[in-house]
Amino acid sequence: MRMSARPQNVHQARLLRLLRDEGPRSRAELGDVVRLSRSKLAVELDRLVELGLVEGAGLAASRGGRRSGIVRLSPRLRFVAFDIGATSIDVAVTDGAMEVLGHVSEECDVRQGATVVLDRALDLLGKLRDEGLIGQVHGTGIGVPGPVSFRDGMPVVPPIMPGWDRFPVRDAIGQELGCPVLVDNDVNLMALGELHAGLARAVDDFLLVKIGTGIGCGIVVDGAIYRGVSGSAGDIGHIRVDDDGPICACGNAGCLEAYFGGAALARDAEAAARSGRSPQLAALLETHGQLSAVHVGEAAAAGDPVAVQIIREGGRHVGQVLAGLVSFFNPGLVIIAGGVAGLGHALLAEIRSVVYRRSAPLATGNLPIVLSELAGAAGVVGGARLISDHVFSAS
Amino acid sequence: MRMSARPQNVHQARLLRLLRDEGPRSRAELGDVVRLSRSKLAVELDRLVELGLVEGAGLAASRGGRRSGIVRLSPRLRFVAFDIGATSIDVAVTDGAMEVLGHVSEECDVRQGATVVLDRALDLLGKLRDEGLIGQVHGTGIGVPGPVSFRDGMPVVPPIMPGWDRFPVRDAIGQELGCPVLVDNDVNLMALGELHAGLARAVDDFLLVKIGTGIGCGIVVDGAIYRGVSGSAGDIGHIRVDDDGPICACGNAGCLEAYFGGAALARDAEAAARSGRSPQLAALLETHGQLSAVHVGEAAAAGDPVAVQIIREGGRHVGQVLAGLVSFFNPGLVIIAGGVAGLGHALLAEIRSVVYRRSAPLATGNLPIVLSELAGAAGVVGGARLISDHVFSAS
DNA sequence: CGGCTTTGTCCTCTGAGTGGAAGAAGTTCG
DNA sequence: CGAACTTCTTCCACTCAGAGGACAAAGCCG
Repeated sequence: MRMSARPQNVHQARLLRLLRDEGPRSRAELGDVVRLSRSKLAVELDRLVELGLVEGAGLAASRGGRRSGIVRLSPRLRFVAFDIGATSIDVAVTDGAMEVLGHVSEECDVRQGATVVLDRALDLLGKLRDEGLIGQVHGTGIGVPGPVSFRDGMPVVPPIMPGWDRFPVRDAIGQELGCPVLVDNDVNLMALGELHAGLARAVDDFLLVKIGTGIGCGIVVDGAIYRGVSGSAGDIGHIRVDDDGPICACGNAGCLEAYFGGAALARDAEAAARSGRSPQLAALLETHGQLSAVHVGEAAAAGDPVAVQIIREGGRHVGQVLAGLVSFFNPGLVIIAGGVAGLGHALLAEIRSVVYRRSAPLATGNLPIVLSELAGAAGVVGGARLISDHVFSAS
Repeated sequence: MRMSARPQNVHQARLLRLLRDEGPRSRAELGDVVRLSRSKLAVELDRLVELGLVEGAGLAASRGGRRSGIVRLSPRLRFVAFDIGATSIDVAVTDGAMEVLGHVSEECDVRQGATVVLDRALDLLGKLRDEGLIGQVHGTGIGVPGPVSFRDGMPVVPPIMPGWDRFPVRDAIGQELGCPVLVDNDVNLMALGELHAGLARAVDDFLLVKIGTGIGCGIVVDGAIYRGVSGSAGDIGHIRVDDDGPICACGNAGCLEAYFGGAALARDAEAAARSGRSPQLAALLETHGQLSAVHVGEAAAAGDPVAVQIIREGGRHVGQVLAGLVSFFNPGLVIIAGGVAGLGHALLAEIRSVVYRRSAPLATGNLPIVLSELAGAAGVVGGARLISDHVFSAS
């Protein structure tokens, strides 16, 4: 088998993506979908089988005559995804159809620097390899929590990743694993994950807003990630909400993140706990020594009115920014994701209320705003999808 | 000659666009640019000549051997553009290369309704026809000041165009002129105009902000207009600047348009005139009975500090919104256009100052913010470009 | 078991496109 | 002025991808 099997033309690439996205198909059904003569289709499928990318899988039920042969992606196809977060690493292995076969995760501070963190990630991949899940790796997608030069495959001046600036992540990992590698912003990967496996499957243009340590936005235009001219598109954390708001780490006042980023949420929760306004938050602070978004969610779920209030306020500010972006971008769907998606429907309700009130009516006429249903998987599925789009394209 | 000559394949379409955008070329130079064998190129060019779309134009200078034949778009090609504004109609005729051969314009209130306004537009076209500028019309592009369903070729619930909702503009004009017609938002056409003839020629992703009666934004992604899922993308006039700002016509408070639309500017100017703070504006109000953006510009140019202050304030608010959009969209260029572009560099300086201060550094690192240089021509050039992109594409 | 339907393979035909050869048209230099 | 060299264009034979028909294989139904 060739080292790095890739489709040889657009037809083969199309067939691979079809099998990835729609699952195994009979040759006859494929013939109905793609615009190719039967002879041509047979030739291309045979070549894909020769390349080891596709294989036969028995016969389909009869449609009234001879039974058609089913083809599927080779079950030996493997994609790897690294999702590097601000405080965590997720590593997953998928098959050719982006089904997650193994997923490990650990706490890890991205500020330890590129070599340390990437070594940890490779160690985690080693664990999965030990489980016998991986043979040949056909491609790897990597997400990092900061702006990326997609073309160069490296972070550029990332604010929360000291030591990563212009570190050649793509080439280093490519060298290590001997497979194609692509690097992108983690929020973009989540958007791709939603596009592949989530609610965005049927939508061409949508936004994914991730609220976690930072606040970012994945932008999908016509089924593809839009990255902007320098790869920083979607960097909405420092959009101005108000001139006289809290001072942000970036130096300006009233940034969205200063209102509702991870640090802001912890700050507000601890203030509420210390001031005695919220006994529940005070108890949680007592227990854990510090508070985070998770604790606010717990308190809110337990009925603490101050916690609910904090979430409402945050939702309102996110909504104010999002309303502007919806008017501007006119998306077909907005997905709210990230740690705070667990804050649930109080948050969502507030965001919806502001957006539906403040955006252009034509833009909100048929605009669902939903919470992500993929939880932690969006990032790694997106990573696999990113690289599979690349591998499943004509060289 | 056939009724409606169109290229027959992608190669012909490519050649036509090349001749449109780069001007006449020798056959040899075309051979260097396009990836076609000499024989193939000759065949396609011959077919284009047969179709009447292209013609020979003498011989080029020698490059050291036999002189090559120059080809150019047929000088008989004609595109028509209607730019319907809130208070004006512009009609222009261009040749195949988007050179404006004739341009007439008149005051006209769009609120008179679709049939009245379009009849006026056709009358204006009649004037140009009387000048002998027009033979066969190969296509028509129409811009209207409101949201458009591009697919259906009609306005949809346009706020400032009563009586136009779902009026089949494309089909009506197509019937009348017997040529392909496309309808789009007027701001989108201005963006296309800049893309063709303005500063945006070398940029793939950019924003055009038009400040006039309303405030809108044309979005270009990868060299093509982005319209959003319901055609209302770029509708930034009602993005929130502040919760406790002036009440807007839309019912919300603190919209951008309530700060710096045509009406807001007139309101502020008249207030300054009446309060006696600005003798110059008071004099202008005395003379004209009412004030508009133009008068503020005049007063500012004459050194009136209050007028300059009004422009500064407006620029600041535009900058605040634009800063958010720049962080989100990460464009390669921002163009400021519309009536107030005449307000000149005081406005631009203020916008720049706010954007460069408040946007993500990576997004502003190499971001020119400029005034449009096309003045009134952007809309009509964009209209011609819109339809020529359509006509110069493989059927 | 025979007629009918669907599927897969084989084979021929067509048309698009390539690249070489040769002629046409210019330039340069002795 | 003519010979040698360049560049441009046309002509022509050749290649190859892809289409579509014919036919065999494999199934269903009565």
